[in-house]
Amino acid sequence: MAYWLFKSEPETWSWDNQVAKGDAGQEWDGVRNYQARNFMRAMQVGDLGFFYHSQTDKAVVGIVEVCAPAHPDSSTDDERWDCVDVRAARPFVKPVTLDQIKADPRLADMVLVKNSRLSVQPVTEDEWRLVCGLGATKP
DNA sequence: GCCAACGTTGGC
DNA sequence: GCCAACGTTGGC
Repeated sequence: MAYWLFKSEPETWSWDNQVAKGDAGQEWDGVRNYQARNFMRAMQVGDLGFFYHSQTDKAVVGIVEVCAPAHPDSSTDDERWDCVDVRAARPFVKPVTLDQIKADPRLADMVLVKNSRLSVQPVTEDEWRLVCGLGATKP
């Protein structure tokens, strides 16, 4: 059981879009970065991830669950790119903003803070619990 | 809208 | 295999 963070621009793919997909979920396609892809290859069904809105919101707004293991990204014929499927698990009671995360010294090592451009990232169990706590949301 | 940071590409 | 050029991302 591992924890992750999925970043998306809400104008492209928002939490509401994700929720609308229901339990069927949606493939996390379009990732064209090797690090991010490798993290998705390492994911297992049942792993949980934060759903983070970049750009306008800059906040964690929900929790998704990996519901299909890595498979070829259907948005390209390029064999290099794989992705997982995720489904909405639950919304954050209170979204946790990037500012809040940056303000907490215990979260200073989060990849979100250290490498803001990586779109799929690992989250430690401690970080998971802390961010859920800030959002008054069940881990 | 700008710009810094970073990843990728391609010429050598 | 190196490195300059370029494109993209995302915070500000």
